[in-house]
Amino acid sequence: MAEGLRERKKRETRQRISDIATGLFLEHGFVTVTMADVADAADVSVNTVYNYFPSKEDLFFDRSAGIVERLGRWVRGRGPGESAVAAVLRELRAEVEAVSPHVGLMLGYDRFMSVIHEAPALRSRLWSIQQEIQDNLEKVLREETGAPADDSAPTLIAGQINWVHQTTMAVIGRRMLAGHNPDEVSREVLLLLDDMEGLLSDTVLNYAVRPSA
Amino acid sequence: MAEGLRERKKRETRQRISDIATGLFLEHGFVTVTMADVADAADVSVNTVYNYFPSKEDLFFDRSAGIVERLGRWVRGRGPGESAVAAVLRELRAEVEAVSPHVGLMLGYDRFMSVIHEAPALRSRLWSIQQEIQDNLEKVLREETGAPADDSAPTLIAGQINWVHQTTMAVIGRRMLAGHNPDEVSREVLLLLDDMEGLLSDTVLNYAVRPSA
DNA sequence: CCCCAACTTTTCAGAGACTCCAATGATCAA
DNA sequence: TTGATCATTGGAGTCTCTGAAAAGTTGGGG
Repeated sequence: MAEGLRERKKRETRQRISDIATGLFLEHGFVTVTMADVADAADVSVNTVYNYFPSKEDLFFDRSAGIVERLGRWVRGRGPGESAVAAVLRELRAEVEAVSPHVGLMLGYDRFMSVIHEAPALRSRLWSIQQEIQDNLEKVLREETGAPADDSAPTLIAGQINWVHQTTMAVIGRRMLAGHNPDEVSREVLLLLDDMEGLLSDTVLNYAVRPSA
Repeated sequence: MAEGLRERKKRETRQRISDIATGLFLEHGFVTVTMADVADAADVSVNTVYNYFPSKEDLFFDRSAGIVERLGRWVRGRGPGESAVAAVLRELRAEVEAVSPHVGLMLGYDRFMSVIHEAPALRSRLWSIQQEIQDNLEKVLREETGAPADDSAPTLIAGQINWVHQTTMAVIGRRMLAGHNPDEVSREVLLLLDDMEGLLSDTVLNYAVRPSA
């Protein structure tokens, strides 16, 4: 391996730019902070910023990398006798109950949400990420079940699971934005998860059950 | 009433700009056509285009105005003894069976989809519209059921109905983009609608049933 | 130790979306 | 006809993002 000096410096500059940028965004909002501001604050040229981040939105969402594979990962990790939806509900409940920052249950998340809320470009990007999550999930479902390409079930089930995940995250975002504290929101969302499970049909609840052998 | 000359001319210029723009977009794609191109072709200044359309994306999606209220309208128009989801499914089946342009079942829709497909800005705007549809639907559900503000049921049901609508439109878009003809896609999608109805729980299927007089 | 090749960063130039403002000219109401 | 309203226009300017070329840095081979 032996990571060279060059590699390390690259990683460091990238990280520095990202950190400084999110700092500026959280303090002043997304639109008011220009790429030139970020570059100046990071003591780097504008094009260097663009060298690491394809767009201003990417700069903002750099922290949330790895979210795209989350649902797929949870489904792949389902236990014996457990269905795809059951696994997602279980993981989601665990995160919510633990008041985990991974689902936005943390102090200061309201500021994060507020910046997104008032910047259309960021909301768009957020939906684009959610779309990626669902596409990734559908792919995983096809792999796990070995469904033929013309079978629409994986598409539909992925949509249902995505509904659970998306509304959970949306409600958390809204409640945090409204100024409630993480513990309170955690309790509310646990009830919400029960409601959502109650609205799922048995077919959905039993899709892609892992054999218990 | 008596619409004055000024009003008429305004409407005409707006329409002319929109028509010419969509023509250019369909022929050359979204990114390659600049606002200056549109303005030139419409024999108007760039600022006049911005006077009517706040952004380039609005110019493209001008035709699809009225889509936002569609689901809400369908739910409001449900018959006696019919639930919200049932009404949406009925209307959707009618449109699909009639091979209606309202749901994209028409010659040339593949070109439209293709332009959207290769322009991230347009895909973002499409998601933003879908979000508006769901928000509008949730509002209608609250009005129709008189549910208190802290009741999460309208949110959840709106999400389920939106799932039906959105996957329907997405599948139509994908199939048309893949080059299939409208009649063929119509038949496929009718089967898909049956599948989706089968995945809905009874609670969802019976939400907001209109009393039979 | 030095030099070369590869890579990174910077500088420079520019396209294009979008905004703000002041000026112009057509339409309207009286 | 006159004065007010409003669509339209041109121009200057900001900001995101792209591309090419110049300048600087780093690692390896002689």
